[in-house]
Amino acid sequence: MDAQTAHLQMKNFLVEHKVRPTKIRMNIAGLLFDGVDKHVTVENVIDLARNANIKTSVASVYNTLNQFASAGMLRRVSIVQGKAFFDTNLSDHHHFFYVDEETLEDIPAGNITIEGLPKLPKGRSVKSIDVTVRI
Amino acid sequence: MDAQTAHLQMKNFLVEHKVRPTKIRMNIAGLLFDGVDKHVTVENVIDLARNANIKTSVASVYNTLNQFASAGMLRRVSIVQGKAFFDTNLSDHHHFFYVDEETLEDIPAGNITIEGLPKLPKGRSVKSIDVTVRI
DNA sequence: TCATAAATTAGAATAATTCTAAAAAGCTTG
DNA sequence: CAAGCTTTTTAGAATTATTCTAATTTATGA
Repeated sequence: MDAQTAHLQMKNFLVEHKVRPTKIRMNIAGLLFDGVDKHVTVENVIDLARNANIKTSVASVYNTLNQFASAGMLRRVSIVQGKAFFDTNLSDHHHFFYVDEETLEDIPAGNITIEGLPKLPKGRSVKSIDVTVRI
Repeated sequence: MDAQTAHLQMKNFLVEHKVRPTKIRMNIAGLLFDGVDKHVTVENVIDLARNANIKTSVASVYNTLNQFASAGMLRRVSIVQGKAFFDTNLSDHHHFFYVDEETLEDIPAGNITIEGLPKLPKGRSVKSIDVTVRI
């Protein structure tokens, strides 16, 4: 696949999620969605952008990551107190959390079964189930 | 049980956890460990203290909650981005998280079984498993 | 009780994040 | 493709949760 095709695919990915494919969004998406699952912080993305010579601002990185998360292109993971992780793996899965390093590793959901959940309160439905294994 | 006995029991509870039973620690412990499981934020505790006419400071509430958590008297729950919950329920359990209200409800671990966890990386052991059901 | 160590506190400092309002970029229509 | 309108981007200020600092108060042990 050539660069132009890749660019078009990325554009489609954003449009499919109802996010306008502006320049910085495309650039940040390019850093995140490269086929390798990632868990990034805002700081990570700022560093990635700097290394890739992408000129942007802290506010834009926050805006963009929040928009991607609302659009369902990223999953926000709140495990570390006061610092957000964004997970590029959209498939159903869980996490090992390495407490000393404060890093995450995916556990495919396929492997895991959870049984014995109690009945939900009336009028509620499960939005998601997060399993975090601290190691 | 009379007030004096309750006070002595609370003192023992702190001492058993190697926390010196000073005045504000005893006071804050009194607010938290009343036999009813709770999920509190720092703000909650400050309000509780104010209502109970307990004179203390924001810093002391942070200090005390952090100490209780390190001592294993409270469990810190990081689900909401940027705001810590402290859980007085020390027994093994999980949580419903009401996303709209940003509140927690316990799910006794007894009911739940998790199967299919992959092998841990070498040299690691499970410190805890947190299941959060967002509803 | 005195001396020493630990705890408490007010307020400053920090860190992550959001807000603001102005400039830039993108879109739409003639 | 230019004008006008909307959305995005941005720098810096503001906010929020939390930690730090250093002075005061409280607790402990001889």
